[in-house]
Amino acid sequence: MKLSYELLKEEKHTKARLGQITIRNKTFSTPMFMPVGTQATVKTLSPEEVKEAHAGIILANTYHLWLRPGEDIIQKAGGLHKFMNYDGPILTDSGGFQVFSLANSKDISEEGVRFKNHLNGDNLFLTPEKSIAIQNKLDSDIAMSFDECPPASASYEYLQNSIERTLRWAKRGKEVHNNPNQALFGIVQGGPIEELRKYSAIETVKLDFDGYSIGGVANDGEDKDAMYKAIEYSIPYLPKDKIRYLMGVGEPIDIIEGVIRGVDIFDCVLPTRLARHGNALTKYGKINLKNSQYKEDFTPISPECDCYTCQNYTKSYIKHLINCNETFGARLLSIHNIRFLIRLTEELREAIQNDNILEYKDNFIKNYYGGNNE
RNA sequence: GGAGGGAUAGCGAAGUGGUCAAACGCGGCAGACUGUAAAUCUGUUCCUUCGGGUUCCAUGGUUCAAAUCCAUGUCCCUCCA
Repeated sequence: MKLSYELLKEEKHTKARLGQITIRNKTFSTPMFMPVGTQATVKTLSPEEVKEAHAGIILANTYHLWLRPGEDIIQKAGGLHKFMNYDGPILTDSGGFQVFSLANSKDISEEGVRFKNHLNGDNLFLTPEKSIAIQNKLDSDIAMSFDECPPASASYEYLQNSIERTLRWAKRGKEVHNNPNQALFGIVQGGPIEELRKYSAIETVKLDFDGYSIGGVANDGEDKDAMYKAIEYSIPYLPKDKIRYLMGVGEPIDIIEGVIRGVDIFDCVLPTRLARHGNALTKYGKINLKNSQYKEDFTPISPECDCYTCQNYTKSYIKHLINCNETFGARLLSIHNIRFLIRLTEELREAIQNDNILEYKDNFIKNYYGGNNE
């Protein structure tokens, strides 16, 4: 069995659920936050540090690895796990998001997407078949269908055509998928529109994937309410015995809201990017270590945090490293921020177990936003 | 002793009569970041009661107008003795 999802418990008052995923004999609990390692590395962390954060699974990117070093090299190395010396579960994104983020030079057709690569401007053509073939060679544990991720501002007509095409792409990808050890997920799109999300979910499920994700969320200034709605409109049509993955979401409050609506896993660049920019996530909100107030603060970021950073280093020291542009500062903050989000999912699991996730959320908001819910 | 060159905001450095409270870089102070073209990007950085006020080594002068021209002084640098 390449992947199984076991639903262990549903929270009494919400759609939140506790589960366990087994992929190639590795098991982890859900809800879970998945650190992003686009180029076969979670930026600044070693695989050991990723494991120490209790990450159940990480994400890597098909598009980036296709360009560099190329899927053939990774295949020769013995697959992505061996290549990067990480034996935990790895999910690869399909490159669909890059089609969106490289939007200024893209040309989307039925066949696929033509665009210029971001390294040297070469013309590239990515198709569902190509994306799946690359992922087959990378030998990640979970491959993602090649989808289009339309902007939040897309019109109804555009979204309608887009989800139809994404469905056809999903089908084409599934037909050529040929790595028996690798799971394949489908992606629900449809913007913030109920009937489109419903349609996309139902039709994607008909194709019978190993898991389902909700995409096209948290894009360019989309408000949180639209995002929560998109989740609510999609989830009811996804099977209970399959994993649900909300793509690209990682603000603490959004993870909580996602879990409450029935999401199992999340990925986001936020913890590592914030870290490189000097920010730390804490129970009492995000703090910017660059701020002068931390100059002589010889306490850890969070006394209650069990991460390596909080166990050994002070805000004053980390501020110094960030100010001097030392990579160790980015690394210490990345270790902390990733652990913070994974710890958040651990606490959510406990809250599901105790059937008090709504109280947990209220309490979290009170601490994180100082009593004002934004 | 002789001959040149230079002194501009926290620092470096443009500007050589008006459009200059003065480019740009660094440093400082803040902000943004959600399937990573992101160790990136944005704002701000003389004082202000936001009307304005006071600046470009100092003093005096020329001019309607001076960081910019002239005189003197102070300090710094280079070269020749």
